[in-house]
Amino acid sequence: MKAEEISRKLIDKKLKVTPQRIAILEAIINLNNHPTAENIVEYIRKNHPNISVATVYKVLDALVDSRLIKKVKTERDIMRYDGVVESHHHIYCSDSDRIEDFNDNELNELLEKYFEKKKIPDFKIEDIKLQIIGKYIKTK
Amino acid sequence: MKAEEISRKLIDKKLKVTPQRIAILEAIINLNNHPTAENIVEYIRKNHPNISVATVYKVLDALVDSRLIKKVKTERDIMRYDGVVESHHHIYCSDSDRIEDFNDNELNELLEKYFEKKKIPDFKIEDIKLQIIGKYIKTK
DNA sequence: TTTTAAACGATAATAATTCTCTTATAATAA
DNA sequence: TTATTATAAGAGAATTATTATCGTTTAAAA
Repeated sequence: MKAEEISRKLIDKKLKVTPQRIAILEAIINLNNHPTAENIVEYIRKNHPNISVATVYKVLDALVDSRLIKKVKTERDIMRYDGVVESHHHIYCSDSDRIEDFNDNELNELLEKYFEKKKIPDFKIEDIKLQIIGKYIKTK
Repeated sequence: MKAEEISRKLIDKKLKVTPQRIAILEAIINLNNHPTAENIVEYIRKNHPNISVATVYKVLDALVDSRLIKKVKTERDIMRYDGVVESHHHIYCSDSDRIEDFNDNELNELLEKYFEKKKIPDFKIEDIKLQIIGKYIKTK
C-alpha cells in the first residue's frame, strides 16, 4: 500500500499525519500476519532506525481507537494487531503462534440468519467472530 | 462442587492433591465468570489467607496443562480462566469485561455440518468457538 | 512564516507473570 | 504408622510487556 493511501486513512480519521504513523500502519498491513508491537518495531527499524517503542505503542492505541486496526484476542500475554478491520474470522494453529484470516460470506450469512431466528435475550449482537482452532497438515 | 469431587479430578490427571489446588480449582468453578488470577487469589484468601500469588499462577498453569481448566482469549493483557472445558462459546460485552458462556447444540451441529461440507485446505479443525460481541440491553 | 497543539523519543514506572530457592508436605514404601 | 522422597508451596526478586512522564520536535492551521 502506498504512503499516500495510508495518509488518506489517517486524514479521514482526523489523525495528524506523521512519518511514524505511516510507517506503523504500513507495517501492520504489510506484515499481514497479526504482528506484535515488537514485530512492528523490528520491521520499521529497517527504514526508520530511531523510532521509539513508546511511540509504537502510542500510535497503536490511537489506531485502535480510530478503528484503523484491531486488537486480536489470544491466550498469550502479548498483544497482536490486525490491519483488516472488516469483520472476519481467525484460524488459530494449535501448535504455533500462527493466526490466519478466514473469510467466508456464505458462513456469515448462515450465522446472521441463525441469530436472527434465535435471539440472545437482552443482548444486541454487534459482531460474531469464529476462532477456528486446529492444525495445518503436511500434504504429501 | 464438593472438595472430594475436585480431588477426584486432580487424581484422574495424576496431579498431587493439595489444599491449594483444591481451593484454586474450586474458586474457578464457583467464580464461574472467567476470573483473573487476582480474582482467584482474592476469593481464596477468605478461607486460605496465606496462599501465595506464585502458587496460584503455578497451579493455574498445571491445571491448564492437564486440561482441567482453559485460558480465555481476550484483547486485554490480563489472563482469564475458564472452568468449563467442554467446547462452548463466549459472549463478550463490548462495554465491560463481562464474558458469559453460550451453549447451543443446534448451532454446533450447524457449524459441524457446514465445515464437513466446506473443508479448509490442509487444515484439521479441532475446535470452533464463537466470540459473540455486543451489548446487554436494559429491558423496561 | 509563525504559532501551537499534538506527537515523538528516551527513560522511568507499573503491573502481570515467571523465576529462584528454601521449606513444607503429599504420596509411596517399609 | 513412620520414614523417605519427589514434588509443591511460599516469599520475594526478576522479567517482560505496556504505560506514563516530560522535555523536545514537528505537522498543520493561521
